[in-house]
Amino acid sequence: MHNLKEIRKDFDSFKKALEKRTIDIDIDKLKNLDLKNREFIQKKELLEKEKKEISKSKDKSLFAKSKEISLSIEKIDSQQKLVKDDLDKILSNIPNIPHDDAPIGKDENDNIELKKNGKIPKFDFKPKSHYELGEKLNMLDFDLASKTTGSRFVFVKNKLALLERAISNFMLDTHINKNGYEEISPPLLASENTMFGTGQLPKFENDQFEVKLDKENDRKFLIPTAEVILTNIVKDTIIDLKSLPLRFVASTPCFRKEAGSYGKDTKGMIRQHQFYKVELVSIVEQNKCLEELERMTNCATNILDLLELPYRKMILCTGDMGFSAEKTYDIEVWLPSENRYREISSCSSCSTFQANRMKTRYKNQAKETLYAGTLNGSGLAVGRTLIAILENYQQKDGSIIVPKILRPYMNNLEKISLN
RNA sequence: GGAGAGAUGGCUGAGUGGUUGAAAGCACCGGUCUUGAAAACCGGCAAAGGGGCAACUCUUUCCUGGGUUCGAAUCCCAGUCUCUCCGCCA
Repeated sequence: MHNLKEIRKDFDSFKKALEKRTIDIDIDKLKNLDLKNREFIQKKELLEKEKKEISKSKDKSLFAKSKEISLSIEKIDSQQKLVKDDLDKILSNIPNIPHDDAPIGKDENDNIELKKNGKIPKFDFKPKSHYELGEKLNMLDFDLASKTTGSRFVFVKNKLALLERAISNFMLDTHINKNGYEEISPPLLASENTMFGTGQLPKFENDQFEVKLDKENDRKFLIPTAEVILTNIVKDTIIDLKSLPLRFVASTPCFRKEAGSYGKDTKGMIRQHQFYKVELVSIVEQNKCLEELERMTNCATNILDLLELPYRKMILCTGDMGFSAEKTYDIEVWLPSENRYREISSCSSCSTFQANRMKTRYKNQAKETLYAGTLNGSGLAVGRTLIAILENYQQKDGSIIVPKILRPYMNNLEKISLN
């Protein structure tokens, strides 16, 4: 959410900045509402002051007048509230302003590759897809999932279940012990207000799974990413400067409706309604966002280096960034069966955008109250890491070599095969 | 599910109708003292919003929403959340 006070300084450049995202807002409407809102506030404050003075004077002859004033205040107040609601509604649907570092562009085709790492494996046979491999091993079962649950779910079984767990634990351990993140095991349900804080609501309600509770107006949602719940740890707080930066990591299931992606990635476990992800979240002083973004992205790519998986680092263009982000790096891992790179991590700085929504602040050395910077990144998506390992480490006979770094997490298992 | 207690500033906590935005303590910041630190002492320290180039100033806020009153942290009603006890259950 944007701070209206900041927008007010220069409405036109605000509008222009949003055009980078190919978003066109009715700036005159915004300007107008803001003006009206402030007019009402001024009127109201004038009357309130008058009323306050009467009550202080304790002059009985003025009591009737005070009563009258109360009525006019009420009237103005309800008008002002309508305008304010309108204003909030518009503001809460406007995405973050892209940072100048983000290349201008329309969609994913305009993203820019920054670097490539790792060796793309060469096969003397036609590499199989992860679902062919997994099904042949009897360790990925999509049919069973559609029987018990529906499409876009999967049963991971046996040694692949162990592998999934190993991936998750390895990533957690690395981020906790080497990268200084605090481990969190959070709730998987989030309140409406929490979902608003990180920007999932109100605009993206269709992507969220809402859980029915008995009470009508108490809405809960399955988290689409741990970002939601980890970032909101600092909702409604003024953080002690000394405790910054805060760094949290969690491995959680994530739930997404994937409403807009019918027919996309229908095969396999690339795009599921439920998947595990290790998520990194940082809360920092607002001027340290970009610095932290580099650090966080390195934490993510470091995992791929350790797993010896080939990847490339992309910077997202203005048109492809998420709602709350000012700057985003995507890490894409090589998938032999598709002969291309696929997203496995996305690291974003949200500047003070989420903090404004969550009311997360800190006091700097000069005692000014400032909104914090928030960042989030996958470190990494566990399901897709599993896919990448299956495909990149596959052997001709359909067995899978276990990456060295994971073996300690799997009773030193070196190879996953049928027997 | 049954019974009770509570919600006040960054934290602890006083305050039951009229300069109370709110005592006190802690924390924090600045200073004195000290070789340095601690202690002690002195001073400062809520947020949001409005007006103003600024100095500054005004309004709101004691869980939320209504109500009573000239006036509400304080009284009434509804709701939310938290805690304790009992029951049930992982």
